[in-house]
Amino acid sequence: MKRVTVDTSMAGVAGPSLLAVPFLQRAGSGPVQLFSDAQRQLLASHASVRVFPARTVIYRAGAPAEALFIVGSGVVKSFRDLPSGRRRIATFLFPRDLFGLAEAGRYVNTLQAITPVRVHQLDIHALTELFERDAALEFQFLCKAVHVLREAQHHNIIVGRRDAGGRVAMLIRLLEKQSAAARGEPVPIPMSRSDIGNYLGLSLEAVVRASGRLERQGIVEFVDRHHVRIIDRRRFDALASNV
Amino acid sequence: MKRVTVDTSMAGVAGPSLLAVPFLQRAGSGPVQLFSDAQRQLLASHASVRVFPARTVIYRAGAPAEALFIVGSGVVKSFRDLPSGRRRIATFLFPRDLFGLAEAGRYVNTLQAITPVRVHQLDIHALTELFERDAALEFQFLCKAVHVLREAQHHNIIVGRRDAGGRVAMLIRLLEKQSAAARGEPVPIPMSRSDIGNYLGLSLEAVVRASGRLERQGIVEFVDRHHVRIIDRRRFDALASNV
DNA sequence: CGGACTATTGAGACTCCTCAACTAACGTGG
DNA sequence: CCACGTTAGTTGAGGAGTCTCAATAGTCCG
Repeated sequence: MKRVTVDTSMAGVAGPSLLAVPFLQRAGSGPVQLFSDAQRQLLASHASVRVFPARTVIYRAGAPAEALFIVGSGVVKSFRDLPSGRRRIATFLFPRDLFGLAEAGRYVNTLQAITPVRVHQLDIHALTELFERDAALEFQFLCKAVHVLREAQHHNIIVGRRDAGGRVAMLIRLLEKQSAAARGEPVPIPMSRSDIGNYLGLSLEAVVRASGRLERQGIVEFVDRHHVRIIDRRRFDALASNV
Repeated sequence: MKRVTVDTSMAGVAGPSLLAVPFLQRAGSGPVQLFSDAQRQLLASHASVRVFPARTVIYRAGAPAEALFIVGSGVVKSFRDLPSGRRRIATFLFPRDLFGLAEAGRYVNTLQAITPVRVHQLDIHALTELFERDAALEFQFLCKAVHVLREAQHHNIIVGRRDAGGRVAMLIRLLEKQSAAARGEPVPIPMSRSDIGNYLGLSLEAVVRASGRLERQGIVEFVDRHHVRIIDRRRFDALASNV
């Protein structure tokens, strides 16, 4: 049996699910489920579920934007290939993440499945019509867009670091949050070293060397290439926070 | 008389104004004014105009978020001070830009005026109430949020470059777009070298050296510290595009 | 005319990138 | 089931670029 991405609370839930930190709410600083059950059902009736094998390109940069997508399960990468031949991964998308926000009717980034993926596809015109009738639903998408913006700014800060080790640590921490793995359990790393490099603004080799350094220092342990365990939590946090 | 920021089409216009590339529209790829006259008037009746001298802190990171702001005139910087003592400027804000999008009821970045600034202040609760009644208005804010996200991703790409010269060129290009200066005219640089460094992920010295290099190569000419003229457009564009 | 801040220039250390060779893992087809 | 080819990952050596520290010049304000 192939890898199955952990899906904490979508099991049995009908319809798409969005995760974000709303900008109003004050209590509880963590991300929450944005949609009400009624909203999920409403969206579900306008959405189609699609499944992609690993490595499938879901859409390419520049293609006409006809749909928004919400990740149900699996991991997706969003990237652009630059004229220099370099590739910049803008973000990794996990369950309850949104992608497909376009500019002037065209997609900006190319989206590709890293693992087998299940997504909810929402027709963009149907959705905007829904917005006109349901301002509360629209507000959830606004919250999500703002949340995504925060993550992009955080990504900026990560890439701004000069030390490779710290950047790798920040990625591992990000993966840990997503995996919802218990402390001490290995954190899954779904993407390749090359993807990590393209996300962190490092060469593939720099990622490997920084990873090896973290391991030799006793901060983490790579169970295999796709699983890392955090050994020394204090030094790990110090490293990841020491921006 | 003090510097007066150029304000292309806000003169005589009542109410706040937002600029973005909507994600639906296909024709005309440039940014457009989002609000209708009616929407501007509606917002104006709920907004208060505030004026800040240069260097004023408009709000600090972590403060309770009570309002959204739209820049009327002047330039603002949005930044965070990191534990290491470094400062990362997330973005510069120009007329028709939006700021104050919070997370869990608190501002994320510190906002500070670079030049004298005039802003429209919108009470966050009043605005969300407006959204409930006016989905079209809310949609404009959604468009703007998505547009800001694109800019953050573009910023990511800039910072990801390895060569200082290219990064500086990209900043100058960004300033040129904002200034709406005629080709061949000097482009105003409202912020300090230090701000530029914090935005580009370079040390102050690296900014100076890269600038000097661009000048010695005959690509640009610094009229004074706050004005640069693009001499060799072709090489300039090649540099700025060669990500 | 000070005084404080901003900008510029120089020298050395450090880190990552590039190139290159090599090993490991994976998947396919015989 | 194994051999092979392809992709992903690892390690080493050398070079390019920025960072830091330090000292100096320039600019803006009161």
